Amino acid sequence: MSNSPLDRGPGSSGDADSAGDAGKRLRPARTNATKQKLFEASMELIGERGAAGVTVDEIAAAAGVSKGTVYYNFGSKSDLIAQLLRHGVDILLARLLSVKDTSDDPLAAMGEMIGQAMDFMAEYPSFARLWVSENWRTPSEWQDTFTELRGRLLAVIGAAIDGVAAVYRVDPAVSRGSLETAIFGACFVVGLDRQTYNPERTREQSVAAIMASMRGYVVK
Amino acid sequence: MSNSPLDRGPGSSGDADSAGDAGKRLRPARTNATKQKLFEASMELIGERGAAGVTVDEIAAAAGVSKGTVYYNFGSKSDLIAQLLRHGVDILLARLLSVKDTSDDPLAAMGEMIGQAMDFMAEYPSFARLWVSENWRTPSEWQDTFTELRGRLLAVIGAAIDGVAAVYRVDPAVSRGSLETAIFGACFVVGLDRQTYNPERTREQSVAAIMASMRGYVVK
DNA sequence: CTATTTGAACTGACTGGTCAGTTCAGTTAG
DNA sequence: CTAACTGAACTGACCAGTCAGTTCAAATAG
Repeated sequence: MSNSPLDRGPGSSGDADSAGDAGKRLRPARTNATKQKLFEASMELIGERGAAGVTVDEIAAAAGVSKGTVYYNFGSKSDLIAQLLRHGVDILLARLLSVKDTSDDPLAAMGEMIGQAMDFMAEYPSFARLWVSENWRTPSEWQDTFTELRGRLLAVIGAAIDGVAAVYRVDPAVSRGSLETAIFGACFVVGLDRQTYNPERTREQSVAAIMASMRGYVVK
Repeated sequence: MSNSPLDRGPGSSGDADSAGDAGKRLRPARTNATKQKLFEASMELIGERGAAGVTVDEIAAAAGVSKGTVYYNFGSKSDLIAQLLRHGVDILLARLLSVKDTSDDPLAAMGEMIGQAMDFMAEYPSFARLWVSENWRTPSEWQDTFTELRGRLLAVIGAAIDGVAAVYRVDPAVSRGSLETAIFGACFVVGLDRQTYNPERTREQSVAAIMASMRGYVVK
């Protein structure tokens, strides 16, 4: 395997965290390639067979590294999965936020956000599967992680709903929290269903179906 | 596959409930009790920790029977789970169908169906967790089972949507299939979220949030 | 410029343990 | 009598985590 030490400027791509060591400025950190490969491999395998159904050996083999490397980069299988969840949510959040301020009609902005979510589900279906598989387990090893990440995602959706509510008259019988959840959940499920059972369904059809909630929320 | 000399236990598929079954020539009462206990125990455990995370020994212990009994009643762990899925869907379907013909306003009927779904999720949250955990895995041991059961459920929802579309003017840009999926998914996710993260949310709030899709589907 | 050192990254055999599924002689209850 | 169930032993596979050893580019010394 060729580990080219200079294949990128260190930490320029902006997706991974800055690895947090404050003091040492020499010693180039060429770590990310391996972690990235492990993220991709585990995302795929865990999405297919579930967190408990995949072995660390398989993940290592799929990433083209040895088992020890997994434990060198992550403290445990559980740790790997927790970081995987954060990694995926960071990507999704970045996409949702890229929309947030580009539009003046809040309903259109909402539609674009849902479209971004559909794209994300199509691109990372394994992440979506991992999420729905583990999100509601109690007690779960990743309960705190989920609570935090879920909160971050719902906050973004909630802000978009608030944007709509600020401009349009909305149905007071529908609580914002429940609507957030319904839209959030519908994004995952519609995205996954499209990938698993209805590949012929278009992005626009899916967005339109989820947006029906918003149009029903707005009092015409 | 089935090499167990005893695997012809009591009925291996049509086990939904004792009612309406005419021709059981053997003891029906005792049989169902054990299977029922095994269903309940596995539902609980598998909902908490996932199908792969639960051992047959645990299921047997939780049901208060021996491991051999599990293999006497079901040929395998996989078989147990397949029957568990059918069992749960039968219950949910029965509830949805109990609504279907009792109302004359199709929108109200839809709301009642969603309410029934909420009740089901509250009563069998572990089933809901099992469903969302395994439904979108590919390839999966229960892929065929899921495809069939999903079809049965979506047909009922689809019929309710058709009922609405027959009376109200509806948005032609929203495909029935996608809307079915969105509502179906929202039911699971809103129900699970209510149980896991927002126990204070009322049934009515949840129904209203999901029903927003239908009100948005209808052209006013 | 060359030689040596350092240590982060990585390796893979090994350990101690778990689990699904099998088997079967014996027990209970309809 | 017989179907349903028990309980314990057994097998063969599988697996998370460990650790002593290897590699090699960068740092440092000569």
